Amino acid sequence: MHPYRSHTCGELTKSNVDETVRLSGWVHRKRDHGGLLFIDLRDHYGLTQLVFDPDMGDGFKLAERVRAESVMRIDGPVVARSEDTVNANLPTGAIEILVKDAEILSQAQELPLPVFGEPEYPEDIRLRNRFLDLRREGLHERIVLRSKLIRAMRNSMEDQGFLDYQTPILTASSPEGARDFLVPSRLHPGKFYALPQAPQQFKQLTMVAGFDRYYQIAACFRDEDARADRSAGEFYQLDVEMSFIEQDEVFDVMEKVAADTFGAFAGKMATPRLADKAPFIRIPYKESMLKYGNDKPDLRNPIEIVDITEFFTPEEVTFKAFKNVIAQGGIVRGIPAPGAGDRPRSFFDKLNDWARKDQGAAGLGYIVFEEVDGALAGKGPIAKFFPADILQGMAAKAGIKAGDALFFACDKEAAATALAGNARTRIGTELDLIEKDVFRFCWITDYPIYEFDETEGKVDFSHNPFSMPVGGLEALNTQDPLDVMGQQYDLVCNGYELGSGAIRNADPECMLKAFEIAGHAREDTEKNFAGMLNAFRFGAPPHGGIALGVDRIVMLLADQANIREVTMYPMNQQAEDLLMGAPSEPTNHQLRELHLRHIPPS
RNA sequence: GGGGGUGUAGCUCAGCUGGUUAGAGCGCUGGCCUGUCACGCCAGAGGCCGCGGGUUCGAGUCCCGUCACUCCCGCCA
Repeated sequence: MHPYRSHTCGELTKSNVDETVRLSGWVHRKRDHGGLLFIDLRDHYGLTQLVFDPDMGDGFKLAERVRAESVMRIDGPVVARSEDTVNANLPTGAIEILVKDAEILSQAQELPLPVFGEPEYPEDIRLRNRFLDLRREGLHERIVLRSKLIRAMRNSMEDQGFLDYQTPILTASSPEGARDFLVPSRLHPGKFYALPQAPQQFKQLTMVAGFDRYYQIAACFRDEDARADRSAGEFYQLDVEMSFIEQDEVFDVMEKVAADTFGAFAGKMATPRLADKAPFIRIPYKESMLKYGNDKPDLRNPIEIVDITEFFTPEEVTFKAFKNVIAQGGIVRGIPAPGAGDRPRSFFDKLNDWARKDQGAAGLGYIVFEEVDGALAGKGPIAKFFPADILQGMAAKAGIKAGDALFFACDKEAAATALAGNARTRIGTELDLIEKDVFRFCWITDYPIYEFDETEGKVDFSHNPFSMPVGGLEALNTQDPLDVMGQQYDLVCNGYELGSGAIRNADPECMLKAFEIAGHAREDTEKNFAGMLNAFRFGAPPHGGIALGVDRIVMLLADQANIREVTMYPMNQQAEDLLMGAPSEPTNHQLRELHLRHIPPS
């Protein structure tokens, strides 16, 4: 017989009754009745109930003193449970093992983190004891889900004719974008490699090299601060690039991937959900910023923001507070709150407090609309500043009816847009308007290639510096940079950006010009992107692609709000690995070899 | 770098407007228990109330500072 097991803990059923089996696993739970003792033995595959009888002798004593999470091996016959002791909640619940021989393979000490029942535990303890945390059912299942999802992504890509090509981890620092992780070179004193923020240049070079349809589950490294939906330090992308294509073909490929992942998995989860089917709706960036207040709209929320600046400017409107802001270039965005008319005053006050304290806004004004003598009328602290016909015009534009409220975000365009977007989410949530158990997808398209950076006082790339401007070099030469669109797009689901891509700028002249407009001298661009620019001078196919955040997709499907809940060995928010103790101080020997000296912060 | 929240037993949390000996559940230890599967019953151990300072006759409770964790802003092409 095999030294450890003849079966796993998840497979024995009535058909195995009378077989003598050998199982190994962890002591999940012990129920000691004095004269009779039950142990649920657990492995990756499931649970099996063991029965220990005092008649068996030493094995019983061993079971009495064995601690939870110890590893043991047992032998014994499979016996059918009597009618009244069958456990219908367990796949193996029709049988149990009458233990004849038992051996402790590894004794567990008192646990810093209980596995059974998985009670809530502080995250630092969970991370420090991740090997125990990963034994818990919820996290264990999510990691298995992650594996299956990655397999589904790979299958989807391979089915569509893509091949997996690996790209370097040790590479050159990229001058654009996030902070790099640097790796000192021993052979070249004073020089550093960088970990890739994404295989962006490599995948484009792969297209120039004639490979066509590329994909990779690529590790990406960025030395930026973490968020609940953004891992510290490193994350994975489904990285995709293809040649001789236009935007629609990228969309087709990725909509198939979404169908093979969300479409295939969402209905089978603990809480079954529906996923939008292709084709996903497309929303131009400008429209998204107006209607949803950001470029990653949660379309489960039915609220649509409208611009209502025009109703605040007429002379007969006497609301000075907003008029002053508008006079200085501000705007007013209206956020409809359907059915909020019957909410108590505190509902409106709380939102106003939130806007001031959390959002740093001047406030969130509102008017409640009601029917008076058959006509729509406004009520609330600022309604009195408006003539009836203007209020009615405002309500018509915002799609407001009696019983609804309309909130106002008034500020400079960027601030008003952001406040309105956050208010839309908050109001939708408070009024319980968000659709449940659905994945709503959309493409955000037609991004401007540049934006004006207020703090730097200059034009900068707004989204993706490698994207092809609509109209190419000629557009860059003749149009106001802020009017030039880029052939770039984001895939968005339920308010999360799942991925971002572009048709690439593969024309060296056009690329140099694009960077020049963003304030990068031609010779700097030549130097910083020497490899790629050179490649474009020796026959580059038109190409484009996208990258999807793998972790975020798993997070959404697993219905988790935190990316660490779908990552086996995550770092904490401060980018520390509490399990392995990283980052750590190097030895002097290591530093000497690398020709480095540490200067502590003063 | 900045803002919010949290910090009381190993864990989850209660502890009123400041008041005398800081509680519960889970876990842990010991005992009892032959059909449990969140087993049950009895007993016990376990607290610098995050840390430092202040106000007060008196601080878990109020104030200031600080640290830790977390969420957010900045940042993330």
